[in-house]
Amino acid sequence: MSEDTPAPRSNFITAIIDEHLENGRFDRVHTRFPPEPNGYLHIGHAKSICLNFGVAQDYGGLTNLRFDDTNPTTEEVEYVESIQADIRWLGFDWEDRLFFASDYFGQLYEYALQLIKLGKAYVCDLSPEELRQYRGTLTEPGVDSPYRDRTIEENLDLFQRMGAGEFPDGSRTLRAKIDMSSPNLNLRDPVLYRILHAHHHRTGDKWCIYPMYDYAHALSDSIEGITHSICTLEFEDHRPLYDWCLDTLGIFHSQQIEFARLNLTYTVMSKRKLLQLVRDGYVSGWDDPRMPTLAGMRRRGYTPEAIRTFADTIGVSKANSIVDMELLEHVLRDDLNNRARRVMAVVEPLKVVIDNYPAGQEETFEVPYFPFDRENSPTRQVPFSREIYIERSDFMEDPPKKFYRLAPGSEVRLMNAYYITCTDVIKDQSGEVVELHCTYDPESRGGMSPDGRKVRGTLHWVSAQHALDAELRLYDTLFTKANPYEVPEGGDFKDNINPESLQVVTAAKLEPGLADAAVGESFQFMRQGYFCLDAVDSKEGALVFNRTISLVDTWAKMQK
RNA sequence: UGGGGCAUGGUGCAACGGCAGCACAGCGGACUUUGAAUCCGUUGAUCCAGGUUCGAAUCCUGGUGCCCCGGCCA
Repeated sequence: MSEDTPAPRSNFITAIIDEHLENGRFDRVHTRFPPEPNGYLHIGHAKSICLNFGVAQDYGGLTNLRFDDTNPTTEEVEYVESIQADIRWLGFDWEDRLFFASDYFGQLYEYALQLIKLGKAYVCDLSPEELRQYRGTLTEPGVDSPYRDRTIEENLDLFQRMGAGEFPDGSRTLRAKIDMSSPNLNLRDPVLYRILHAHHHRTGDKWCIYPMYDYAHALSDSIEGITHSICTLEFEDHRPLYDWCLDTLGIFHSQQIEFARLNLTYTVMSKRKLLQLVRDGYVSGWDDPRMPTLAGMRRRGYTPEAIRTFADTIGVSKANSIVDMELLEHVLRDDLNNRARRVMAVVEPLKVVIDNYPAGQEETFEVPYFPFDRENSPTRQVPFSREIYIERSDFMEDPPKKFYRLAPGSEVRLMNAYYITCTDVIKDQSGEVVELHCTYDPESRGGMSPDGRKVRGTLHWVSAQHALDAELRLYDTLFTKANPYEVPEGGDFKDNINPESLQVVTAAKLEPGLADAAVGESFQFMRQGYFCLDAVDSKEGALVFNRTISLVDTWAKMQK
């Protein structure tokens, strides 16, 4: 249980902010989270969201949500909606500051005109292939475009006609006039605008030229008065271009700061790869509970608190790293341990008949939902009868030492009920155990005997006649390798997909109260793990529960 | 010498010239009506080589290793 107040965020970014505040570069903190609506948000985005919103909060500043929707060919409204839902679910609020880069298309166009008038941008007629050739290589400088020295008037005319739709896709671009021999490829007269006769999810068919990321992003930050524009490491090389745009135009200058994106073991964290898994049917959708997407994690039973704690715990730096999945699982368990009601459910049922319990008799036990706080815990009534189910793995006919569950002749406690002793084992023709016979000690009602004798094993159980049937979905990691990209020559990350990442149990038995479970509630199925109702497939009378995560299992570890 | 960036226990992050610390994982024990949780204890690190300094993870020099960059993607 972690009641400790989280330490104030302190990292290399807050150090930079502190410096800016001290030297007067800025007198406030205003960040933004800039998703492109071309996929669902994942846990890596959560790191960025927590960073951007968290840092602003710490400094009494603001955070904008801005969709970076400058490429209509890959973007969809489905994504702009899911992204907003996911951020809200995570617990962050952009208030009235929802923006779209496309809101600025008009302004961006005006700025482009200004760049042309400044002699800092020109219309280039090179084809994409020619452009690539003229750009040079990593070690050789590029070559000036033959169109580089067009007059301002000609550029103005051509750019306006580009915007008016006079030219086909790919025939012309607007380029910044910087330096074709720069060792930084991003500065070799980068493309600012391209022609794209595509329908935009917000601006419709109004535009057929769309600004490129570097240009649009820098100007959008400036327009919104963003002080600290936090992005990932791969944009470090782009910062000189970011700065060039703002300096050349002489407008408000945000500071771009780069940090290392999140990597997690046993999963992939790229929208392109995740899209592939969805499209190719390796998972049921973006919200498949095995996906590292926020939608998937929510459906799986992750809480926003756990994810936020995780983001705080991993910290922020510029070093590429891979966080161990076990850390995520730890904060999840810690959070769930504090909030989940304890109930009983049998995953793999084995019938037990209590021979000396009167046939036809039943009784109910009042059982606390939070047994570690029996005094204050709310309770529910749990029925008990002569025939019950226990976990198949809780019985062994020929147990190893240290096995203190049920075995022939051994006595265990049925949680909150009675002590029972196994007297007989029934098997089918193939030798499989199909039923157990036991006797119970009526004196041990409630789970304690007056003589105070020690019973080491405590089992969960469900009354057979009262049990609810349910489907359980048990998840394992989506990939079998900590690093899914580790494949033999010519292989693909999909080769490492875990064929056993989903195990469906169709005949689980639940205590009857679970009929009232609601979506979004977490339960601990005692001695098994944390589960929640599946928001998509569960129906009344056909319950489906997802295992969010298993409990730590020291016994299983000992068996290895 | 194309350019940019990063190196601290197994993993992630601190230490900002002054005793290398935290979390996870591991290991050992206590407790237990969850083999959970909790509690107690414990193993384990500054990429390498020089230099500056009373003192270096931190500053300087030189290496080494890893990541990113040749979309009209973001």
